[in-house]
Amino acid sequence: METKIDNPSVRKNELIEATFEIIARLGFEGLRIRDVAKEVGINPATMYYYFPTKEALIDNVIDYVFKRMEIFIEEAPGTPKEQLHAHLTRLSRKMRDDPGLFAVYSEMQLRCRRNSAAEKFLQYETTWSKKLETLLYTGIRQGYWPNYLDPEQVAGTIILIIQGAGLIAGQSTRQIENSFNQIERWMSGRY
Amino acid sequence: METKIDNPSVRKNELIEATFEIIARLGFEGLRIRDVAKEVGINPATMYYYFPTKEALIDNVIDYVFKRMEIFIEEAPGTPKEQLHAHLTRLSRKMRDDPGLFAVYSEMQLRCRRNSAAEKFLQYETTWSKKLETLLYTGIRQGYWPNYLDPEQVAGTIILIIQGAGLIAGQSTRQIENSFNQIERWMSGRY
Amino acid sequence: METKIDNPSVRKNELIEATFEIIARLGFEGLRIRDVAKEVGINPATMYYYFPTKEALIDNVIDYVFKRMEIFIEEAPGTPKEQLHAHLTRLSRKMRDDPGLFAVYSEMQLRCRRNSAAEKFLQYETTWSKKLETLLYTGIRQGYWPNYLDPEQVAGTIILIIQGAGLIAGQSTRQIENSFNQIERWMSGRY
Amino acid sequence: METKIDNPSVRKNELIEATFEIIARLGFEGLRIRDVAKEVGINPATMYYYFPTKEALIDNVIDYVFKRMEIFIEEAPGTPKEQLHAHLTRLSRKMRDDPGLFAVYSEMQLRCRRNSAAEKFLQYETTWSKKLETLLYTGIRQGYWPNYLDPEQVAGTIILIIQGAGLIAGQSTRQIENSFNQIERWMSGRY
DNA sequence: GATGAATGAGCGTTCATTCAT
DNA sequence: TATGAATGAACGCTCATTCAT
Repeated sequence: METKIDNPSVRKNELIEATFEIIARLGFEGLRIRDVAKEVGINPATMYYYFPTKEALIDNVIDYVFKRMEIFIEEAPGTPKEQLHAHLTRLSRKMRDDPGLFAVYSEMQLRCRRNSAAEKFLQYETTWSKKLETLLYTGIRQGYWPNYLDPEQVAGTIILIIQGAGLIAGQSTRQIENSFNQIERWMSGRY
Repeated sequence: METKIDNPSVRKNELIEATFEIIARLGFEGLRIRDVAKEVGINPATMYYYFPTKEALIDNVIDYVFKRMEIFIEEAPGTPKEQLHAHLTRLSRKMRDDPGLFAVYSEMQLRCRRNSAAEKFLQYETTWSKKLETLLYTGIRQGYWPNYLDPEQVAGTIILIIQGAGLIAGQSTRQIENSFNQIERWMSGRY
Repeated sequence: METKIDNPSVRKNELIEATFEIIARLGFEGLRIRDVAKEVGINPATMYYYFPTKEALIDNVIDYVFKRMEIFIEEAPGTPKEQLHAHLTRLSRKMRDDPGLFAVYSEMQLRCRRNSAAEKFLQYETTWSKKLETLLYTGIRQGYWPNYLDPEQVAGTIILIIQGAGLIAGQSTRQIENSFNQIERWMSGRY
Repeated sequence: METKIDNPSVRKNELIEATFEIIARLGFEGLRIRDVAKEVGINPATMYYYFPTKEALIDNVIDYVFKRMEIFIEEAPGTPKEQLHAHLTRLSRKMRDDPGLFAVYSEMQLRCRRNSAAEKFLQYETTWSKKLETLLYTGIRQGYWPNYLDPEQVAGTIILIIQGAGLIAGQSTRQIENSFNQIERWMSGRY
């Protein structure tokens, strides 16, 4: 009676996306596997063929979130400064166009505190942070930013702002853009 | 078996605090009124003598959070610059010593998106933001900060950082302190 | 703080009336002693000073119902036939003006089946039935109704109709009046 | 532990019947879905697989009651007079043998006043009434009953008696039979 | 792969009732 | 008399999960 799916990973992805969508809308507080199944059009029991538990499903959403954020674009062209600018621009645009993504991101951030299973999330964040640090380090060495900047520290600040922005993504787009610009200007030693 | 309480508001506060504690530990996701009651040592039914619904209880936690954050200190002594510094220092110390407070704060921030009943939270935030803006405005006019700074915009950036910091309060204390310092330096036009 | 009531029976009656009113509106299914207390303006706990249990309160409503129905009017003037007519007329008028009374009456009738405590209700009914029987007996002996009528049987039929009417009191006033008239005509041997 | 049922409608019927039985015994006042489930031998949660709410379950009991009353017999053989007689005989026998049925019927009748959702009940009653009316109309036209009888009015009276009888079904079987006979006699113009 | 039917545990909430004051 | 504060038991209902088919 049910449309058979050739590639099981297709159905798996559907489930992950549906889960993501519900978390974006209702938070972990409002996540019910019933609703996930209904959204995909399958029986809740069927979900257990793809994921052993609700928690396992959520775990997969973590990967999905970081993939959807497209945060790690290696081979971006341009100078480090241009790359950072592109990164922040891309982020602020995403926050405007896909605010749910950042809602889920923030939900997960909070969940890290209490759910050890979500440490995968922290690994992603560390990777991201390191990438940013390297970019800053390179930029400073190449003279794009003043050399009194501490790459690690500045990277941390940038990430703090991004995360703060993520909390209100979709609500104060203008403020987020302004703050990103401001940081860039401050980094350059300009007001 | 039960312990009678002289002042009913005492019990009310106990309930609010217990609720706060559980949200800090488990998030809204893990908040159960049975656990709140158990923490306080009363029958779950008794809770309904003090609060008509779970949501009403949560509503009271909002007030509690902002009171506990001690964010609005009117007549603080010192120059605007010193006041801002005191504000940020106090916050970073609080984040270190009372990280749960910021976990709850962030949970609530996220909840605003979906629960219209929590708009009281947004009102608190607006008040906070306006206070900060006024402080910056005064400081700039009095020459404590360069006058090319836009108070509204900078206040927004500071709050963004604070909220981002709140998400990881208790986890990266050093980074948070550094970032607060950095912002202060940047505002002063120093590196 | 509370207005003291001089005569405790006044308060008792208030409670009984409030209970009656709620049963009329919501049935036994919807009777809550909380609501009774609120209607009277007292604390639910206070009710227990007047009645030891909810059931005891209900028990008192039985008396109230029969009193309010004013079914047993002895010294009515006129012939037995006129008395019966007056009785039925009074009832149909009451059904129109005070339908809740008959809702409660019917609720109680049903409750007799399952609650032995309500046998007081059955006693009232027996009394009523006997009265009616005597009236018919007298009327037949005096030639007001044909002597082939069996008083006991006809009294039973009349009460059946009245109780059936009580079930729909306030909903089909016209039908009830017609049926009462019809029975009277039939009894008289007229069509 | 659980007994799997082949036909899901079987279980559905079991639930409806168990609900019916409990209402018959305890009234709506005493209806608990936990008891219904226990009677059927399933987990209370399972009930919600078959009926979305308690109210929906009750709704199905309405259909069940009218089906069980077998009130609408279309092509019964015999003259209208014989049909009416058969109808009343069947009813009085049912009241004797299955008094709970009429207890539930009366409970529902009362519930109509307050629960708009139960208007399905009223529709059944209207249908019944109309059927009876038609039967009387035909019988009068064909000379089985005197033509001074008003079909609508007499049908109403009969239903009133039946409903009154239903209230005491199982308690006064003899009286009920007598009253039904009496009405039939009166209708025929005999004493 | 997929589902219908089932469940144990638990949820927010209500209720009649109690009792010290 | 009256009440504020409390409670055990239960209620309608939901949830993640299971399992035979």
